[in-house]
Amino acid sequence: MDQIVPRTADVLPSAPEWRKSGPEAEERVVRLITEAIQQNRLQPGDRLVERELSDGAVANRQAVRQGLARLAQAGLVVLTPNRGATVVQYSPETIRQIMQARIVNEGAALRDLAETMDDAGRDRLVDILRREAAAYDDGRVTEARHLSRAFHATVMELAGNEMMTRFVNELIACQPLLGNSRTGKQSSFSGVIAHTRTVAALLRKDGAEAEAINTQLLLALEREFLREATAEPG
Amino acid sequence: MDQIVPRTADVLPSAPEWRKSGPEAEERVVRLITEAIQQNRLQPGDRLVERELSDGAVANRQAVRQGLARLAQAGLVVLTPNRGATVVQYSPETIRQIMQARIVNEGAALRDLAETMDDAGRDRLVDILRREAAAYDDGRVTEARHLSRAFHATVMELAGNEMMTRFVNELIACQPLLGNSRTGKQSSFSGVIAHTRTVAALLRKDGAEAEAINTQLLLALEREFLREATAEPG
DNA sequence: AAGCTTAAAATTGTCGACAATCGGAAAGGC
DNA sequence: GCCTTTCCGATTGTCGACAATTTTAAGCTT
Repeated sequence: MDQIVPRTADVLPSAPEWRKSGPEAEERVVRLITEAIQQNRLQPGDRLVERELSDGAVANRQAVRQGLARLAQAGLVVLTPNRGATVVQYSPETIRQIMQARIVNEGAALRDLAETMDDAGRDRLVDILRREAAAYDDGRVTEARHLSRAFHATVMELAGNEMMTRFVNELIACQPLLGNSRTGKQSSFSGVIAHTRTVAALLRKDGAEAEAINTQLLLALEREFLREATAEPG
Repeated sequence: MDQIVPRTADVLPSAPEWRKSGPEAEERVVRLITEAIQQNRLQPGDRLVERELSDGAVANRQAVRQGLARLAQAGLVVLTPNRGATVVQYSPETIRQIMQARIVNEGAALRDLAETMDDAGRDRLVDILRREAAAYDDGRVTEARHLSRAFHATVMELAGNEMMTRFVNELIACQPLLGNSRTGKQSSFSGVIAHTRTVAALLRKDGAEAEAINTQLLLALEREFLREATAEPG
């Protein structure tokens, strides 16, 4: 059984831990592209060529194809027949619709959560909030933004409705494509303030207030995105 | 250029209109399986074997695979590695979550629609409503159910938020997997009544009332599904 | 020089064969 | 007689090569 071609990926220590195939590979493709979008390394309109991805990246072409299909269904890329995948470009109307959908679903989650949140949930939110504030104070804007998204995602998860959680997570995932939030520092600041007040409202079991704060925050974000989208329509 | 193997699908008149490949083929797989589920020809737990689908059905194996992947992402089938696809079996908790998500999103849509609906939209809803009532009167339960789903889908579409429309459509699509509604006739009847009252409320621009009616309808449906799910858990 | 036609390069889409994996059935041991 | 182990059939997952399509670029005509 010791042999010349020793099932490469299993034996060689220099070989990477991950395989180039399987459901994991598809997942990796999705994650890498998503991260690239979140870091603005991929801009709206950029083409995603299968061969480049399967070469330079971490999977074979089939896994890349499946990953792109999933991203298309999630709405992060658009897949035109015989033309391949490109990063989506949202219209102002779509931006409004995305934020409205978040307002509705996160609002419902906050109302539920005000009644049902336990100490463990509170601790998780407070922890994220503290790290978000720290990242903001240290000027780590990217990390602050990431933690802000984690805050909203955690609210959904704690509310316990997996369907709505999945939906909102999709909406959050395409947030980096809505705009850079050039005024990053300021918007992060509003985020920290709003999240703090949201947690306070939740602890008072004041679901309506938590929802109202979150709605105002999302509307402010929407205004920023719309300003960017109309200012630089290229 | 006239030859022995004449690009089969293009020339032969006996050949089917559709090709066995392409994005259309994948779409066809999704549609056929969805319809089979809606007609209870596929029950929760049934296995979906790729070869059987690509043989008896209308696409090559690759299209079948992609179609199954999409159905899995939509939540209609579950895809276990190396085991293939099976029709999902929802837990009572998941049933609650699905209906709650519909209540939230359809409610928001109805509130918007009360303000913005024009005559064309009214006509579309009334038309569906009339056909639904006719189907119920004639005892065509399956068609009545289909039109009931169309009513809810059309409400979302008229409200104009594509994101929420897509989400609710997914939730509606898995309704046949929640239960048969053995009391089909009666639940269809409640549906017709509730939809009629919903349209009436919309025409009065009473969004809150429309939402309330719809919520009660969905909660009644949820109770039915839960009764079935707990009664016959096999 | 501008515009059209045609060829070639790049990219996606498709197919069949093979490899890996799982479930169950048969054989063997206690 | 029951449990464990091994093998086999069935099914999914993977890969490379080829076909179809689109885009790019050059060449030719006007």
